[in-house]
Amino acid sequence: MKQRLSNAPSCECEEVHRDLIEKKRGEMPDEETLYDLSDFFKILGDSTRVSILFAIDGEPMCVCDIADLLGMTKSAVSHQLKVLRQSDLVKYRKSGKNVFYSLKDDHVRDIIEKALEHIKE
Amino acid sequence: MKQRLSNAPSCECEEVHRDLIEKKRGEMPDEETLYDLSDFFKILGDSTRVSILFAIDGEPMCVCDIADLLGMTKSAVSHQLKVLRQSDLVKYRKSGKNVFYSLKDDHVRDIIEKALEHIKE
DNA sequence: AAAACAGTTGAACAACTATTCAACTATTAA
DNA sequence: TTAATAGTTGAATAGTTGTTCAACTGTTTT
Repeated sequence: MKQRLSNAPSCECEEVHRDLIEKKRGEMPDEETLYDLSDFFKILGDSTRVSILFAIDGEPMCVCDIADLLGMTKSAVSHQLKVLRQSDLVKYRKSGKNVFYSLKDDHVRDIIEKALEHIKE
Repeated sequence: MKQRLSNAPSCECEEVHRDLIEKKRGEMPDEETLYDLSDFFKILGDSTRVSILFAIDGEPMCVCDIADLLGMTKSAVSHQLKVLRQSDLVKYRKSGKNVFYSLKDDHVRDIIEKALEHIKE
């Protein structure tokens, strides 16, 4: 776990712009929001997970097919699906021996779309 | 570096839904786009970097003040600013001994805003 | 010129994480 | 009930990454 701000080392600067810093401090989101936000982006910061999200967009897919599509083992895919489940980005439906995964909502799709626009300059 | 899909191990499944997989394969973004996308999210997937982006939003800030605001050393902040510079998310202006950083454009702000909405359910 | 300060940088270290492997559960087919 | 298949899981490992530390550059002040 990363060190929280509370017991972090302090800046060794001599002359800081006190007024600006205090103004900015008032405008910053609270610490927990910052961690939630970066944790959310951390989930999307892995090509396997992003690929899985694209794969299950539209029509749901079972683990086996996702693994085949991405050229990975079921185990590796299942581990990442667990991460996506825990962060509430996907839902699943069991059907016999298969488990079909799909996107939980459109929110994530929107964010990925916006990011796609961004990286295409 | 993460293993690319090309020489990745294949799924050990027996019965896969060939038609669905091929349809999905046609709809997937190309491999490079997937890596660019996850690399972009990786940048935002760190609370220090997200905090810096919030800090320099609106009015630019110098490294010293950012460090003081976040309770970190100048070195740690500078290292992360380098990452943000390299991924083209921030710009800077030198003024005497100080270097003032600011957001490069509004695109990133939009994405962060959308993500904020998402995590607040 | 020398001292002081803001900022940068490379190396090292510690913490984290994605994949592999093997073992496991659960469902279906024989 | 036995064999086969889909999926999950924990431990181990290899690769990645954020912070620290020390040394450095460049600018300003004395």
